[in-house]
Amino acid sequence: MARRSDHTRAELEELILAEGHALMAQTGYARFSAREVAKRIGYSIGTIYNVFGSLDRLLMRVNSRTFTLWTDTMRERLDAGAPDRIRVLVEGYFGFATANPNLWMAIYDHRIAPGEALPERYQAQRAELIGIIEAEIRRTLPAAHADRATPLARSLVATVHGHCMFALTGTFALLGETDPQGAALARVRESLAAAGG
Amino acid sequence: MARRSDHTRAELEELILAEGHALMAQTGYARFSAREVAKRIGYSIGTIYNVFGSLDRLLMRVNSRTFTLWTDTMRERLDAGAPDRIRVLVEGYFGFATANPNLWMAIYDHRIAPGEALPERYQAQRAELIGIIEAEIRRTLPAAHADRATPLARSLVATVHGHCMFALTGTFALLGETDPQGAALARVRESLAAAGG
DNA sequence: GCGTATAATTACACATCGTTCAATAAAATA
DNA sequence: TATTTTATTGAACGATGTGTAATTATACGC
Repeated sequence: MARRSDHTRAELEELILAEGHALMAQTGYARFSAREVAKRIGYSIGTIYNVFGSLDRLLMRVNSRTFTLWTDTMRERLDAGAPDRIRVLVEGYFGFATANPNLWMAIYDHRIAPGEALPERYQAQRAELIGIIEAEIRRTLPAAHADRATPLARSLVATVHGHCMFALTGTFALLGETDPQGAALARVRESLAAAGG
Repeated sequence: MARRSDHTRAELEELILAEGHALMAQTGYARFSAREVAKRIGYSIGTIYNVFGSLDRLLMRVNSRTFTLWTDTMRERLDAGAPDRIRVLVEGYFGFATANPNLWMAIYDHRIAPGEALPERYQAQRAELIGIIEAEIRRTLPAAHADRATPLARSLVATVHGHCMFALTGTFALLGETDPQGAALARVRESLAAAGG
């Protein structure tokens, strides 16, 4: 088995996380297992628990990594400089989810116990992605309606999210919808227009 | 243990289904277990498998029951005769999900293997709910845009679904949104207005 | 370099899960 | 009543998350 000298604690943490992320991408939330991660990196199951404490916390970290990746992707796409930035946002949302269905779905498959709040760090991640979107939406609104940007951003993310979820789970295919992304973009445009954008 | 004379096959099936539905409502998808259902009705785990074949099929049936309940609720609300029928639809969607969070979420937590299609019977259920919504949307559109009703219905269901999901999973609470239902209704209204409704 | 204290790692145990299936009990039939 | 058919059981299997005692490797003091 692996020796202490092989990795520092931080390196081991990163190793587990990277392999966990890969496993999640490959098998999805339902088939993810800490034991499988351990097997793949050549450590025993106990080590995973020594480093992460529980499956729950490992899942949080795996999903956190996905979220970072997602946010980075969104930023890169925006920075590419396409003129239609709203389209870039919607395509960024859909594009990441479609390219990484298991990773993206895992974010929403893993539920926190209703009582407890999401740890600060993860709340901040969520807020950051919303912040990027909100900034773009604010740009499209007239100054008189700037105060609408925050609630509208949340609501439009939910709109796109719903379309994205239906696309990935096959609900749209079942109903004969062939262009979920186009539908989402159309809805977003309509709401922005209604807000004076 | 229970004897054959206690129930006909159909009654036993109904007994399992009813108890399974109750368990799902109580504990949610993640904690649902066929063994627990067996324990609660006083049969052994083997009997569950004799009747339903697999956990997967039992889950389908439980979710199917939820879907029927949901559709009935929507129809009843519409039949109550409130003038603003679009509002009734959105409130029906939210109302059922909020009143039965575990049951409603289980519908979307239980995924079919990507290859296989949902059995005919369940496809029809889905189509029926969409049909009810589509009919109402068609009524709000001018005759010239009647052809938009079908894709618009699918898209607006996704819109409301996204808001509902964010509400139940706590995403909206995290972002400070206090009226997800109101936001969903506003988005629906904007899109209907854009279509000439 | 040796021995000890500290940290990392493992191996095992436990309870749970879905699933299968030979054995058993009950009912139906002849 | 004897026999066949059907219903039901519960033990077995492999896998899961999760603790913890035991073991091993490293670090440190001398």
